[in-house]
Amino acid sequence: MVTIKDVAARAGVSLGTASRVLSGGAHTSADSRSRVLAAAAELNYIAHGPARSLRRAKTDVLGLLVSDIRNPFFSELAHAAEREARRLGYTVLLANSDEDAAQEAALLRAFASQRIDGFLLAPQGGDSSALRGLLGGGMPLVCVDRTVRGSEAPTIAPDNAGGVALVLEWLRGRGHREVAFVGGPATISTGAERRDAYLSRRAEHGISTDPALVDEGDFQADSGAAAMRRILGRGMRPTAVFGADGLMTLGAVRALRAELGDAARGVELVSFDDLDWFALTDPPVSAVRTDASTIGRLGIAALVDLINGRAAVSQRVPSAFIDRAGPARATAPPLSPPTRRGRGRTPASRPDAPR
Amino acid sequence: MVTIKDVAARAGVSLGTASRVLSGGAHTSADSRSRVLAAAAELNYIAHGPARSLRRAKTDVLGLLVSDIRNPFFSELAHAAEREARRLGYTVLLANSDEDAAQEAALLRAFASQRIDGFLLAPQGGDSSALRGLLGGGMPLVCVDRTVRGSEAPTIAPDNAGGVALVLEWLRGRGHREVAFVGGPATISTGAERRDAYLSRRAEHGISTDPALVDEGDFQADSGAAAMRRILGRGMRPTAVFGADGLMTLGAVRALRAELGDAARGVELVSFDDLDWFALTDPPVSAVRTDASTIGRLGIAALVDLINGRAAVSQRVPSAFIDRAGPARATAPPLSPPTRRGRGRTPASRPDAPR
DNA sequence: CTGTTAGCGCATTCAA
DNA sequence: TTGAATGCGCTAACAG
Repeated sequence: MVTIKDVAARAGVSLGTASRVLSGGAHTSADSRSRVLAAAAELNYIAHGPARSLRRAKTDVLGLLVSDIRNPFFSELAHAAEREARRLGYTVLLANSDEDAAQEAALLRAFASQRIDGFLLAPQGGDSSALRGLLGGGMPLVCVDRTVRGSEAPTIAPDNAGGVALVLEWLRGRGHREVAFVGGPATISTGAERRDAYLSRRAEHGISTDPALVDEGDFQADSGAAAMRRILGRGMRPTAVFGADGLMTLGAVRALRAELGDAARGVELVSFDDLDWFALTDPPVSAVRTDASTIGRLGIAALVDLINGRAAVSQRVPSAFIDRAGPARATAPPLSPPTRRGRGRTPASRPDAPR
Repeated sequence: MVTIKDVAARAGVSLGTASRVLSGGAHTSADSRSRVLAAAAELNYIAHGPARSLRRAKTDVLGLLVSDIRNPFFSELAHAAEREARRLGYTVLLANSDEDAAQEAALLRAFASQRIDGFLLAPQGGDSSALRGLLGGGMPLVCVDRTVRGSEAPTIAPDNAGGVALVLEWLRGRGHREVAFVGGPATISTGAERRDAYLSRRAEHGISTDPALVDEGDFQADSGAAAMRRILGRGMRPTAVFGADGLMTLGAVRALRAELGDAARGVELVSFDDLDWFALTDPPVSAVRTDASTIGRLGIAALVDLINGRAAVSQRVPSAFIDRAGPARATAPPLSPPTRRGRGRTPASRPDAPR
């Protein structure tokens, strides 16, 4: 392996001069500069990162700890974060916690061991004592997508309440009263905030407050399907289903199809988080879209601010509603709804569509 | 920051003894062992990775360079790779080349600079001179999903020819003669192998060899849509469309919907690579499924073998066909096909369904 | 502007 | 089994 010593020798300068040219950027004569650069190129010199890190007490590596890189929301976030990090001169160490507190703690240790300069975390909902340990050690941290209780870490998260408000307006606009809610885990801030916003305000929008219409999963598709099946199993026959994230919606759609067959086409769908294929199903899935890229990009930017001693502020990223529903359906939902008390859902009675 | 020196002092032993206990695993008395361990725990000592790397000439970090982490195939692969790597005591450095040769080269340099122990690469199709430089430097490499010309790196890739054969059998079983092929870039091995296997054998399966039915994109959804539009723009009215990967199929479906409207429902769909939602569209998308997790896991296993001086062998991972089509459709494709010469597609004439 | 030198934290060698 | 000493490759402080 070629070291900076080899480069210096070949360029006929001292080790110190070579170092200054190669990384110091400091005062060096044009002559030695060009000779060092030439020597480095000829020898195909690549600096030894760990050695440099040891000396400089920084690594130019950032960590990204997400709960599941397979979740399209997080893979989009990761893509944007990696891109932004690279733009700012950092590389990214990736890890999946799989929503497990112990695993999260172990990975945090691995990050700490690598002496990364800071990290982005989408925290799981459980025990965060390991996190506190790290922060005690002074490692810069920015939370993304989710907040963590009892931490002042800057957080870039979706505007969950605002997004839910858009969904509620849309539901009212379409005349839905019997709406099933397939929520996420209450231990995770996105799960709790979306559920609370929805439950506390659905009555204002003319939506039934029957608790049997509400169930939750763990933000994995299978659990969304199970939650939907439980709702149907209680005899509920909603005219619309609201999924608390893309994967919960995916699961709900699968369960609807499996349980109701063709009648599933009579159930309108709306999701918090948008997925690639939501326009392609029948009926299509409308969605509140929060740009995961933006969260990833802003997260890295905030983290780098933090690392450089600048202030980093928490932000809520606003959402946009994507209305994929056509005109209100002429055909009423085909199944007799046990809990339904009235109708309010004909083209004539349809209020103004939301923006 | 607490160093091993602090631990040694607290345990009342020398630095060397502490080191032996903490990582050497070598001969130490039970007494000093327990005291060192206790001191380390009390001080919350976490070894300095870069310093250790500098001394040991290894980092316990593996690189993973994919073309796009947002592609579900690669995010599944990455998830499995990260998991397997962690199981084997490694952490994973992630990077996206975005299918760009220059970016791939830059990231390879970044990997080399970090002195990672080896890396998994899903190579882009273009210039691979940077790669050769690295391999000259002796860095262990395993290719995943795609092969790279002129390299003997072990490769874990799908059995593209075998997968295409399954698709061809299915197409024949459904009686399709006019089949559009939305291929991937010929510069990438998966694009070339799938296309070659399909083009060279489609005639045997009774499929039209009209070149106007074939077009290609770059494995991003938008390019798949554009390719599909070009095929339709040439007046082709296929009864089935075969997409060379999940995202090409996604693009093709979008273009079919946009261009043909309801008539798009008359076109059957089949994809190389399976996506979450393929069962939910109308008609559903059948697919050849190659398990990306398996590729990721085997890739890491092969890489670790290589690092440890064991032999690593290339493998082709077999695919399974997922037939989501119902009984053959009663309604013929609704548009008059300019190039069609005969029919072969009524329920009566339908040959045996494939397995 | 440049050469020399001292360590960053750790694993490992060599003596004891 | 253990302590002391060495150096991995590099940057930064210092002296010239």
